[in-house]
Amino acid sequence: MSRYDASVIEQKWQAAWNEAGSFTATRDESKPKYYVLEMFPYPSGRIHMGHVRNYSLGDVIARYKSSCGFSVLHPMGWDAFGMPAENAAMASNGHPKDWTYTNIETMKDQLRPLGFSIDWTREFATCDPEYYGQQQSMFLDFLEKGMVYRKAATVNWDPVDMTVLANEQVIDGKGWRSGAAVERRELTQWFFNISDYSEDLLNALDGLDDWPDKVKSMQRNWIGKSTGLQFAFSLVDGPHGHDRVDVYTTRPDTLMGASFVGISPDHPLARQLERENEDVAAFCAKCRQMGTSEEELETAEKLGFDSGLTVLHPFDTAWELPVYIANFILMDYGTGAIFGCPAHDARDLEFARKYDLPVNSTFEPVEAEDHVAPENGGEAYVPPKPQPVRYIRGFAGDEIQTGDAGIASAVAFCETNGVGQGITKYRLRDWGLSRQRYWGCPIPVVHCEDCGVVPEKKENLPIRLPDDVTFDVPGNPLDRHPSWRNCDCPRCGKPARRETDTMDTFVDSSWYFARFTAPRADTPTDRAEADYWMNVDQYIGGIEHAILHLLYSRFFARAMNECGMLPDKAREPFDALFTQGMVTHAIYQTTREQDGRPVYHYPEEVDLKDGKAFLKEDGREVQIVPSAKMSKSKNNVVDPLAIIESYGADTARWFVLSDSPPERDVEWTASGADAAFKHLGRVWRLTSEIAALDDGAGKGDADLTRAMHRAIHDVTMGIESFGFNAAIAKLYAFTNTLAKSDAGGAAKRAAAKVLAQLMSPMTPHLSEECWQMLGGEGLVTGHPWPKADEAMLVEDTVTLPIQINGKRRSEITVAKDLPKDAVEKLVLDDAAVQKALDGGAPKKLIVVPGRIVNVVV
RNA sequence: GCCCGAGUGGCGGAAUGGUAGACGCAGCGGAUUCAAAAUCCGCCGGUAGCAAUACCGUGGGGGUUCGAGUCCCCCCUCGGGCACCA
Repeated sequence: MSRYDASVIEQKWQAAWNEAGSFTATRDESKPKYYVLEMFPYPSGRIHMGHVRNYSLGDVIARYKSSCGFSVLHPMGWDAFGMPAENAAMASNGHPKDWTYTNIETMKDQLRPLGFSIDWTREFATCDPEYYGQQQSMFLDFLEKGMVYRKAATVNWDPVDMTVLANEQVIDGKGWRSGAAVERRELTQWFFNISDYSEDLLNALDGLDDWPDKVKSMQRNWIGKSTGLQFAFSLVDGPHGHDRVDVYTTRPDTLMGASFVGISPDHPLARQLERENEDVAAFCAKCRQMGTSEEELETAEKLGFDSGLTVLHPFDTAWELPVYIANFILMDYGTGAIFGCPAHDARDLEFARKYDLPVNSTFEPVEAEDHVAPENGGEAYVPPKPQPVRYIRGFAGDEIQTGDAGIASAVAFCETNGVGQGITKYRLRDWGLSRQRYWGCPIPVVHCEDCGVVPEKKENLPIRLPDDVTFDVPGNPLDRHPSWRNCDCPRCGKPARRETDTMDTFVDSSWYFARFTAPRADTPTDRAEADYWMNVDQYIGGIEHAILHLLYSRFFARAMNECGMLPDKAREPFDALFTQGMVTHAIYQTTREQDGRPVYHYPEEVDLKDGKAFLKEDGREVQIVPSAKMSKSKNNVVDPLAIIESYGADTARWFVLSDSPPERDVEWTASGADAAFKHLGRVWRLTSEIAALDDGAGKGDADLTRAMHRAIHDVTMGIESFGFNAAIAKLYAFTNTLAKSDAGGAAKRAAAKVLAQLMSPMTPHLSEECWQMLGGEGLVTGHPWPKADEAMLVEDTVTLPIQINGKRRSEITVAKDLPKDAVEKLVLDDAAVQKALDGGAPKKLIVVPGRIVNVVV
């Protein structure tokens, strides 16, 4: 072999690793363990560059930690339940199971050539009955502990297809297939009691030192702890059984500015009025013609309906406020009712102006000169709570105080006057896990006419999904299956019916990390294995999972701990979290003549020239749309397999790790991949040249050795801090130094061996090959990581830039430990400084030792 | 609408509050070659200048500081999430 041939090298070393069992994780109590996990993929059918990046990042860590002497667990599995499989089945008359397992095989075949250090013996898919059976067993434990319960909840209902829709299946308020206006409908559903853990989930965030602040911040806001006042307005002449409206507010200090009360269309009072009044019924029906997502609710036009009822203000019984039914108030939040204070809430102000309701400020800015009060046409005045304001209609307390103090005064005043009480609330709602779909984990309960809801017996698990189902009509195939739902009541033995709801796929992904510690155990976990391998030392995945998946997993870890399946330390299952950016690519777009709709072209259909793009087919110019997430619908996907075939896995890995910092989005460019390949070829050539050198000393030995230790230090720091792009920049620099060095063969060989080691987490195949050429012992995989000699890192002189008034004007080179006053003297003698001073004395002279000097004149 | 990020040369990006543009790509010039590919060497933010050098420059506008890409305030644009996409 006379040139770098990735296909030969990569197959050779993958076979060697397999034979050596290099990546099989073994519980070895004598060694420290390291569990590195990337978020497992959904088996969509093809791996994409995002996967390559995600697993390359994890593989660097796994291989590095292995070289550092850890017993490493680096598993892989499949998040295999979910809607796309059912959609595919509908589209192609196939079966979700076949589609899913075929995809898994395809994707595994695509992943394997990348040479990741994955322990494939632990692989599983969440749709394996062995996995979901353990999940059912866990569900029964949770049920027994009172952590799962049933209640009514709203879903998106497609009235034409007679089926429940996911939020993404609701497009502009219409069902994606039928096009019918979607309605909100209530169903009885299963819920996990995650909200009981609100305080714990919130407080424990403070201990997650190695999580990104942005993720913790998003979770804090999601949990949404608030303190406020809960109280009741008494209803004037309410319908039978309704004499009050309970309200929760975080701004009780604005109570004297209340101008209306709003209730949800699903509020019991609204429901009552709906029965009595056709107009109310029509309005409520209209409100329900909308999806359930918060985004849709918040962006929809705010509509209200005057119920005709009034309530009394708690502090002035002569003051009556109208009660509106409003489409933006959700029954699931708080009490399903609010009071509106238009002066201090933008949404309430919009509402008040629309329905001509009064606006009364309760406070104004301390400096009020330029302030246009909302009652005079200004904007709603909503200062942050810690900011002092001047109260006009406040409660006991100073006229000028902060919002926080005003709120505290209001709560105290209300409590002493018997109007409500201060309470703490959380925005976090319980987790609804019921799905009216086939391709998910069946909920293992039985409905019996006599016994009600009865848990299935554990010895009957797993409750398997039936295979003989079709998707030719909409709706849940489990519901219409001729026999599947028929069973005997586990309690009384009489004929009963199975639950046909399946579990949210977030349940599957909320404990897979624990299952990887003992994937074949006949209980959900094996405590000895879980105690050894947990926690996940480094978890890596997309920022899009910052809230739901991670919060649900944190909840599950707590629940599993309380059921004895995980140790206490695993209540927070992920010690460190890293969120990587997406892989993006430019979109090549032309416009179809007939109707002006865009046509998207694959990158391989396009030639690039001078920053412009032309169709290979007919030379037409193509519009280049700035990068977007690689997506099938935009055709801007690059197939990793094609890259591997033309350049090799190491090139693909090197490229996705270089250039962009891992937390940021990375743009895939053909030229970048080309450059990565060239560089690897250069390393291969350089190594083969060095391998042929005779031993012996050379002039540059000392310099090269220094550079080698510097490289060890810098690259190690780069890997430790997830600065892989920076580590790679250092590797480029070290390669250049090595190529230009006039050191002798012995020093060069030592340096080249270190280069192979330092590159091995990123380009493991090439590194093995280089290691072998240089006569390295055994495999470089798992070979002890090189250590930098601290003494070799110290420089004895340092170049100090000299700034004059903050602008760099000159520099001096001095001994590293030269005293400050000696530096000052040298600086004042500097020609540029002399010129700037023009005979005078500096106003100020700042010397930052080892860094910089600034002369202020 | 609400929450969380990001924005630096032609491009990807580097920079504990301390020399803005490391490293790479593209481009330009040169070596090698019959020629090309490959490889190697050099230049490479903008404006002015033969040059030394000067001024401008990190999305926009203010501020703090001896010194701001970095910290604070306001704004713009793009991206992620919003509880049934995964």
